[in-house]
Amino acid sequence: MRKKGPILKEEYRRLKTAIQARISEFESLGRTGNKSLIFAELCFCLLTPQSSAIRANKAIQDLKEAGLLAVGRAEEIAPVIKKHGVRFFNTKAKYIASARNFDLTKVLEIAKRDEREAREFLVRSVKGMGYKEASHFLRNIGFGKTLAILDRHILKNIAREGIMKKGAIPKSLKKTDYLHIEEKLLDFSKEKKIPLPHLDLLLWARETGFIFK
DNA sequence: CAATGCAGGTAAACC
DNA sequence: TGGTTTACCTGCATT
Repeated sequence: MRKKGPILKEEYRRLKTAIQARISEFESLGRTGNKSLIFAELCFCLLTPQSSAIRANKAIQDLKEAGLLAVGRAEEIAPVIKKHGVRFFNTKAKYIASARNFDLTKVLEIAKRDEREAREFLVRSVKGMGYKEASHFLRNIGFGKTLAILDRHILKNIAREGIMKKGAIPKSLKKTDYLHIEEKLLDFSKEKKIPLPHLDLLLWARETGFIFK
């Protein structure tokens, strides 16, 4: 039994400084334009589905240190990420190897003028990226002011905050579902005067107990 | 100790 | 063609 309404704003006031600091890190990562770091962020997002974000992050660090992130074959990457408990390691190792062919420069250019178009480009071009992870990636490199990251935690909170009824949220989201729910969440963020990227970190922290990425 | 829940979903097969 | 189901896959915490 969690109270709702005013409590959200209270939580936001309490965490706002930390959230803002995190967003600033995302933005500076994007501004550096450092392809190696940005590619690592893309790979992090490829590892997170149904897996622990902390473990995915450690797995990426390990791959970097082993010199496998930029050049390793899928068969070499798989055991490393498996060691960290990342699920679907064979599939995801292939996604990473395949993602090296993706044009990061181009997506950065597109994102600067239209982040929604950049997301479409990612979903179309990067195997393993759907709307959720494409939005996640863009947010993590400083974009995504109007892009929702609709994962299980956020969807749960969308119901909890009364933004949508629980029954109106499908188990798995089609494109039209995603865009519709995203619009609802965007309306809510405007109404509460909490920027969408902040709202995401806030709701995610509410479920997991910490601010991450 | 066995059963269940949870971890920032997506692609491909199926009918 | 489009909606639904299944494969990917394991370790750790809680009940």
